Amino acid sequence: MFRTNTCGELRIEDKGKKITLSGWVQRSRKMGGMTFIDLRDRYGITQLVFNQETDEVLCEKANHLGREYVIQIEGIVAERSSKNSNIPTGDIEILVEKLTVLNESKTPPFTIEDNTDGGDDIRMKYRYLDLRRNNVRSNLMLRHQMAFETRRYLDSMNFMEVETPILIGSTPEGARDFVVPSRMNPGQFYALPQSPQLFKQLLMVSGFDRYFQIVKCFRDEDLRADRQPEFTQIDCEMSFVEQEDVLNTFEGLAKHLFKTIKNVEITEPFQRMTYADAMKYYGSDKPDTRFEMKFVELKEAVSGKDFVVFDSAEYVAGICASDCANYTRKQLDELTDFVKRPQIGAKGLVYIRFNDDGTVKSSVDKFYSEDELVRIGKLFDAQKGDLILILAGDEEKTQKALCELRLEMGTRLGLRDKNVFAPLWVVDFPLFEWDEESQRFFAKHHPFTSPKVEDIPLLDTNTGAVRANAYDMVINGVELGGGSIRIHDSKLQSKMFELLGFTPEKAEAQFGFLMGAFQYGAPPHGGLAFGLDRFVSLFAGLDSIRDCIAFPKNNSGRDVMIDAPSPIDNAQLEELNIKLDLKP
RNA sequence: GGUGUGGUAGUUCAGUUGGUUAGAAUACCUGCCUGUCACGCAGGGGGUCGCGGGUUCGAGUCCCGUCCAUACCGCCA
Repeated sequence: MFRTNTCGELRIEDKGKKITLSGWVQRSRKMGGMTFIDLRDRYGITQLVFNQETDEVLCEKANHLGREYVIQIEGIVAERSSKNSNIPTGDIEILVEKLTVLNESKTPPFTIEDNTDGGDDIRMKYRYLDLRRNNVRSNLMLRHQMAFETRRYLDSMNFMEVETPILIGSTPEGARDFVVPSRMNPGQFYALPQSPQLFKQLLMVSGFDRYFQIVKCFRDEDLRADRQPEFTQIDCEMSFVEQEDVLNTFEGLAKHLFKTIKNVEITEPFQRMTYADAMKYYGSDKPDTRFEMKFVELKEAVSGKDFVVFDSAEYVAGICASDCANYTRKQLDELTDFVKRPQIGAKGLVYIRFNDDGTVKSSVDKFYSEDELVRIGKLFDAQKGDLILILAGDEEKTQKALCELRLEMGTRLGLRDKNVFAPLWVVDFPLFEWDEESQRFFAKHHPFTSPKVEDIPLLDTNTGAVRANAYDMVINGVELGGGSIRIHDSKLQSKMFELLGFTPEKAEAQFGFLMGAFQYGAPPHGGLAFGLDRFVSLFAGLDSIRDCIAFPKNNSGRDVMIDAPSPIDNAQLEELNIKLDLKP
């Protein structure tokens, strides 16, 4: 028997017991006549003691154990003379009687500790060692618990998990597909699913009624801290539901996870916000609502004073940062540089200070009298001590820039506490998005999203204004998931394809099976998908989803541990009927 | 595809105006140490300064190119 107990479970009550433990050598402390070794496994750390007076040979053997050696020991649980209150097993130690080295270890390239000395690069290359560290392992444990509680909740709500294929066909809409060559069908390719969208809708046609799947999805697009080429969705679909039913069901799931995982009881319904309001007040379709600092549009209020920047701008808006009137020149310059960075792209930043002594000072005093500035301040309900920051320019860009500035100010003011959760439904997304480059409409969500019934008359007359039965769940500015009520009428679906520029033939070729299925009694249905990786990293307070994925890809989509992707040999290529013609 | 930041010891980093033998911490090795738990003390080994080219009497430092990493923009229905 390798062990009678784990390294995390022995307590003072076990005093006197003869036990066997197996684990890794975390660290050894040689005191001369005696040696302490911290033995580690997944469950914790237990201190081993070797005493020269008791057994000189054994103590000498212990002195030669290196970090990360795998050992097995037999010994007696004893009370410590000096206890360590920092660890659960800190009241006891093991008086070792027998030591077996199960496996030696090379010195690891970085320390296996909570605050490791290793950088991201080296940790990813030796991910199997990185996963030995507490914080990485606890992220994966959290992930397991969230997936488990998700299954428990959805099962209790009569959802059933159905697996859908990974090798499917490519579709041109949406993200770039990963493709897989078919050996048996020369010149043809499978695609990996960006989501099981079509299959889950077909399952509704099949009468499964409530489906879910915790499933890998694939998108061949550039990576970010919150984007991996393969990621996991909690994918769900329901029949005979309206938008309200879907929102309630999955608000319930979110609340269940908050309660069981974070021990946070949310009794209030989640806030609802239309897409239009989200853009107007926060400049984003995923606003961080942990703090207010809403946009105030100023175009009318500031026009006609010969300030050409504002007069010529399509859009002028600002935010009010409480108690920031004392910002120094340097701090304001920092903010100006922040908004002028190419990624943000604002031309400049206008400020108005409402000083504690009642005076008002701005960077545009030349154009606006104190009275006028006070009037602008009233629009923000600005108080003494507040600082108003204003951006102007093209509407879309400026909203985005002001959104970034708002988040930056929120961060500076400590308003984005990771232990505070502000859940929100963003609803009434537009159905279409105009693409300048190709001069056509694209589906904002996907082509199976239903328009709001009252907006159907607008489909032909004012296509861009049609709102969809589509919704996103947003928490703390993170888009955790989204979905829609689907079209279940094949005529309306044909209409959608037409508006999206599909010829009937092309629509038939791409989605004929779905259109066909819809002619055999498709129930009204809708659903939603959560990003599990983002959900876990939100709960864990992580900055990157990589930290809650066991084996993530790096920024270039590489797995640096197994060194993938990699070339394949000619025999493989030949079998696949593929000739490479790489561009230089 | 683009912008920014970074690449120096196993690891994390410092390295001034271009100037002697490139440093620190930690890890590793050796010795001492009987209550440590980030043990302590003493000593030691360890470097293609990412790579290539250029400027210069002289380059870790300046210039050009390139590769890698990373954050973001584009992209991600």
